[in-house]
Amino acid sequence: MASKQQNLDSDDNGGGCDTNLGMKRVCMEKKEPSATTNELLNTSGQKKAPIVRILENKRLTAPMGAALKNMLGENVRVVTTPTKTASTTEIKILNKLQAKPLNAFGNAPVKIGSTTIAAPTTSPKNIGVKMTPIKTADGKVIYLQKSLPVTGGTTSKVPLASGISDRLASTGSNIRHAILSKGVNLSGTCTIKSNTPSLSSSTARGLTAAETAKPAAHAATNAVTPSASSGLIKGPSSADAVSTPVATKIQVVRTADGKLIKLNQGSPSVLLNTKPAIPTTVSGSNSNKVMTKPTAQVIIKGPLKQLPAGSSLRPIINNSGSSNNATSSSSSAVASTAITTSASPSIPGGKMLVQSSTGKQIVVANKDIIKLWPMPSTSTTTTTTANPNAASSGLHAIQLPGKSGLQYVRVLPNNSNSSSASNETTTSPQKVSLGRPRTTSNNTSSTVSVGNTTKIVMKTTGGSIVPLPSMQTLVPRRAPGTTPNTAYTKPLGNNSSLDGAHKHRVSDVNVQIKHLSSDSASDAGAPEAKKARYVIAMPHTPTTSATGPAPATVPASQKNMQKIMGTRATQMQRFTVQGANMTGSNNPPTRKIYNLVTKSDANGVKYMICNKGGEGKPRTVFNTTMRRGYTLADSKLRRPLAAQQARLKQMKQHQHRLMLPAQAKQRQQLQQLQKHQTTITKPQQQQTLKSTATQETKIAIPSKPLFDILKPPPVPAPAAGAAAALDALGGSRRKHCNCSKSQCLKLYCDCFANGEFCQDCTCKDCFNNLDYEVKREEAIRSCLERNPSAFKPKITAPNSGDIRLHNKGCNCKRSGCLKNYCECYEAKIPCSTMCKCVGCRNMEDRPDVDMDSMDSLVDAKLQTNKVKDLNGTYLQENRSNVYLTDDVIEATIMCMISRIVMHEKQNLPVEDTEREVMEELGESLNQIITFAKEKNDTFHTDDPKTTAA
DNA sequence: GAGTTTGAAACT
DNA sequence: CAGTTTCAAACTC
Repeated sequence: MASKQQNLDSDDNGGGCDTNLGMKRVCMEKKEPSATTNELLNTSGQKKAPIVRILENKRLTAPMGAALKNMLGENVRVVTTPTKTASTTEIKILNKLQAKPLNAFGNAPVKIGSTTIAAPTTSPKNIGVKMTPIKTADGKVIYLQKSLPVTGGTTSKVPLASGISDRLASTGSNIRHAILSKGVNLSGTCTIKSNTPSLSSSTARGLTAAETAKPAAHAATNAVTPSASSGLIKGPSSADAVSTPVATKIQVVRTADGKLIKLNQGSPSVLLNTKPAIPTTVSGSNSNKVMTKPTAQVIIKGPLKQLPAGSSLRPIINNSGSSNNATSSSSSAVASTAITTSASPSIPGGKMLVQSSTGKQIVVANKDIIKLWPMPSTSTTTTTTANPNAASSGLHAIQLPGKSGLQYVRVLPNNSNSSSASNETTTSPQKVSLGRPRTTSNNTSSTVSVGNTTKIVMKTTGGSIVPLPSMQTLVPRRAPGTTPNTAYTKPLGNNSSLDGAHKHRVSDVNVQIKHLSSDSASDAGAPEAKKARYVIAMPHTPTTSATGPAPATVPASQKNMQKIMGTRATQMQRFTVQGANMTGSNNPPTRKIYNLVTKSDANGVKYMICNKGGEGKPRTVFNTTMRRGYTLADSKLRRPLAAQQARLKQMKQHQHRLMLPAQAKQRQQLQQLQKHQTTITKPQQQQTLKSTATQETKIAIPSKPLFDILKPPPVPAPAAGAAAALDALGGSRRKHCNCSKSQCLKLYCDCFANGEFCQDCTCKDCFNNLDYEVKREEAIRSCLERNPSAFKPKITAPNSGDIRLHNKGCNCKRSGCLKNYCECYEAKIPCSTMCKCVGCRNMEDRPDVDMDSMDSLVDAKLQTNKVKDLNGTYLQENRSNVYLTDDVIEATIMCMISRIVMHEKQNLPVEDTEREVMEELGESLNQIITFAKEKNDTFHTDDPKTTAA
């Protein structure tokens, strides 16, 4: 069992760490310098108002809420709302309390459950300050100390000696939540003291329904019968010092956004921003003891809870073992904050000095205040510190922005990951999230927490949080000199007719996490499928597998990775690349299935490992769709058609036999690849996790034989066999043809051109299958006779790593090579000198070309036939001839010739002549371009027909 | 989904 | 080789 819980914190994260009832984390806003406050808060920016404003929701059980209302007067509106658990009732104090300070409780003692709150008295240690003792059923006494009330909202000169408990309860489980809504101001200060040992946390229990039913009525009479079983308010408990009453002063500090920070004044002083001393980890359940063992490290177990935007502080978090403690009951969990601190001679005893990123320091005496240091905004941090004594239940932290940039991090029990195990000996480093509030359910296998930074952290099963890479890792832009499977520089210009032409560059691939159904057509009809031409469907793979959990020897990072992947070692992340949808076709877009993405080479180029390799060799596959003739970057990957056919027959006979060893090899490879950690984009992550959470049961389980997973959906016999065989040969199908007249035996047909059999196509009278092998072979011969390279890849890279080029070049005239009509553009490669295109704008960075000027000409040409008047009739035909007339060309040539003549007369070197001739040509072209631009502008500005619109 | 546009393939 | 036709995909509405 976890060590006894001395701290009085309650958990406000809804998780229900029953043993932590929050008096300890009482935050007190301090605005007035005083002996006490100076001691507590060195942040000048915080020294203004003595008002204690309890802004954070603190849930009180009904009896406590009623008692509070009684104590605080009519200005308190106590709202009782049922909590999720039937045993508790939440009470919110909604309005401000300035008008009625805490010491106006009256003289009558108040009993809350088993706790008796005596009339205000004077604390012997705080002369002049009235203390309200609260006596618990087990004999503990807690003093509620407050200072003088603030009048008229004036905050000056009123010392804030200590804080009022935002949760007037201690470790007893009965008061699980004490919510004081934002805006609640408690004028004055209070000190909460507890001088009796607390009960062991094992005695903590939830508030029963009967108990919650009592207080409301009893509070009115201040005579609530205490619960016999346990007190609502408990003093500090300590497993090691149960006989040593320790007074605990709590100071409440309100942050700018209304959050509370509780400063425990009663604990020994700790200077956090000092170099770590010998790490001493102490069970967090005994804060007093912790504070007496000062070191310099604050170690908080458990994931962080939330982090407001703009946070720039980073605590040291040790989220150890949270993922392994899922089996423990949250109700019995004991938060264990192991804080190792170092004593600061300048800090009063029982306090810690917390420094913010801005350098401001506050003295806190709460072990749960964790270290803040000047760190850029980051959402993750990791520490590795042994915590042998700590209970395994983790804590999480809430970063609280304060005034003037001062921020705090508050540690809360991590209920969902809590555990009662006390023999935890090691803590594995884990990333923790300072992002959104974590989910309270352990059942959520994965959640994404996106903090205020670019980091993405994903919480996986058991609370492990791992960072996720950025999207570029998945679809990187092509690095210079690398295999250009990715995008290239977008050409200049802004031809509106070509807008969006780059919408499907590889870098712009629409990545979607889609559930991969065994039926490939199941999601083919998605409306967006047409737009998202290249959809990477990343199916979720279940976290549970037949092979069981990862071995204990697996490093934590690898475990996390496996959690991300939702796989075990032999599992893989499967992707399907969805090809272009066919207009007017009922066919689903072809999808390629890849086992894993993100195997990157030395150049950072990512590859997809095709899972269809019948020979068991993962293939490097061009990760975009390709039109006919666009196969693989490496022509060697594409088999000659004859060889494919021969192979096809062989595969038909031995298909199954060949598949199985391929599986084994692929699994081996995937296991290796898993070490490289798949890089997934942010939206991918989120969707992946959504998929994890919602579609877990639908995902194909990789424990199934790989062949079974990857085999295509059932198709009619011959085509299916042929297609499967071709797939096994490494063919890279991407879409289904829609041929109607070519019988799929001409190069018009993409399937045929790619040397593939038609499968799942909507073609008519298709002969591109095994049933018509004779005709097919005749057609192949015919094509080869016309063009021996007909079936060779159109786009190849001369050498590995070179830029891919279209071997033949395009011949575009009207598209500017910025639409998919252009084969170069479609293949995501720039046009080259092989191209005969007109007005090409599909080019790499060409600093030697004034693209603006070229665009003018191109635009002029393109717009020539596009310019219409208001009636839609063309205003002019082919205006490009206006500029490049024969006279202009002749004049240009004559100028060049004249240069040559001059140089010959002067016997100048030929090199100079050539240079000057080219310069002359350049000048002439510039003049033509300038003239064209001017004319073009004039045309657009002067012509009323064009400017009318 | 129908019609149009586009450019490669096929043909002359 | 150039011009035309055919074809299917891309694109637009």
